[in-house]
Amino acid sequence: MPANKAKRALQVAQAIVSDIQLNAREAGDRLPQEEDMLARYEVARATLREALRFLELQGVIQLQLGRGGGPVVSRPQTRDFASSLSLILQFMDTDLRALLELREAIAPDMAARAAVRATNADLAALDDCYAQLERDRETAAFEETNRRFHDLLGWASGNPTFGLLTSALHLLTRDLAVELGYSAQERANQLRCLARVLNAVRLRDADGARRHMERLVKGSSEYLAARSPELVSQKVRWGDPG
Amino acid sequence: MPANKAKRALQVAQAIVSDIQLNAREAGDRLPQEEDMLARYEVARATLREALRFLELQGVIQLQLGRGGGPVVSRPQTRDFASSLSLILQFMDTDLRALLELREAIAPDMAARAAVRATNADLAALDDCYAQLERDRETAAFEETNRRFHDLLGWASGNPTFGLLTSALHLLTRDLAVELGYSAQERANQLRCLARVLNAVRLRDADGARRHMERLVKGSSEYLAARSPELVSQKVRWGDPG
DNA sequence: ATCGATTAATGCTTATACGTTTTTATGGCT
DNA sequence: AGCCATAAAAACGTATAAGCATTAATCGAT
Repeated sequence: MPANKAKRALQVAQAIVSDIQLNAREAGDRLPQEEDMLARYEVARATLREALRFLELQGVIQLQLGRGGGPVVSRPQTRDFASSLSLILQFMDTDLRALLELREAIAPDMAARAAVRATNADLAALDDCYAQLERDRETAAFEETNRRFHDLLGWASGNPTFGLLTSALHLLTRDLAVELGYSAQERANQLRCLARVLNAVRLRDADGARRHMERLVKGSSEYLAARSPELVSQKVRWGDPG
Repeated sequence: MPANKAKRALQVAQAIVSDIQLNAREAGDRLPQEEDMLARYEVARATLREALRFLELQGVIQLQLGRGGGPVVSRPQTRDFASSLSLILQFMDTDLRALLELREAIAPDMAARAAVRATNADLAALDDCYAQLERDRETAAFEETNRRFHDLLGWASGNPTFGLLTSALHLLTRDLAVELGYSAQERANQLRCLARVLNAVRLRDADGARRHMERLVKGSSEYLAARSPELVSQKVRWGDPG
């Protein structure tokens, strides 16, 4: 197999990932130390280290220094995924407008799924976040809390892809749109919509959640496009994600 | 500082990307070889290799072996993005059902955008692909041509995120669903829907394209779920694409 | 002119030595 | 006995060099 023959380090990386899954390692668990892995995978130390550092970049493990240190299982975070996403989008000359369109596409369905699947814990977290959002309605923290609400809703949808994409989009847009906040009127408008979405979710009304969310994100996009055309034309750039 | 040192490879990777963009390197251009880069970025060999390996996985460069080889500028392809996506989704225990739900969410909007923005070249390609699909209606190539049609529609939407996600989802599902094809009846049904979508796109009827596409993907998901519940419960696994 | 063998350039892997960081143990001083 | 400082050990981190494997370019014979 020519495809498999190349890149021994990557093979080792995949083997380590398989091992993590097979042994059901949780985040925080310690993996065998380098010396044991050397014997296990029968490679040189430099090769093993390349595999480990590669996995570290991907967020699969963390490498702890010093005595008693070693590779520790981590969990790939949204940040790592967002980094990959922004890199490829940069090469495709993607602008903020495209990201907003994607959000328009997924947010309504996401809300509908959340209405069906949100757990009580999810609902409590959403309630808390909404209350916080009302307290932040006139502070600089509004945008951040707003993003957090959408993130929570994404993870409450019971579909990891929604939560992942929503969080990733927020990470990408945060760097671009940091200088521009919503007006007081727009904030009030968004709060109203969010309240309706939250209420629909609480009532397990999937259709209502979808409709109100659709209205919300569409309005948000139109607001940003009208307020600052050059902002939504900004190109995504791969920045230091962490 | 160990924390800063850990990100050194990413800094180098960013520097290389900046260099590519600043010098307007095209795909196929050769970058300086390892020895020169070592002097230029003043890092250890392992660090540089880590940066190169990272960029290789992201598809920014290709590492060619042998004489006249070295780092060559490439263009990030969907395959590379799909690899990152599958890695993180594996750790989130994502199953095929979640991927289908995501497709349900984005495909209708994607079709609507394509109806507005598709160029004549896009339309011609879609026509060709549809004709091919009718010829393939009773062969094993149907599924693949079907995927290609959706890919084309994604790129015709004028929004790279739609094309990217659609193609990535196809790469992820291809490995899982390879053993299960559509029935003749389901194929006929999908062909009918696709014809309606294509027609709406041709007429610049965004709403019609959205509705017909919604019907199509919803039907497809229901068909798969009914036909093979254990299939849609299969978990995404990293390591297939690449 | 073409095809095959040779050669050279390059990345890949291994091997070894030394440096750094953290924990642990020791030991002398109060 | 208790406590702080210093040394040792255990692990990862960095650096360098050498040989291996792979492939493109080159050369030569037919």
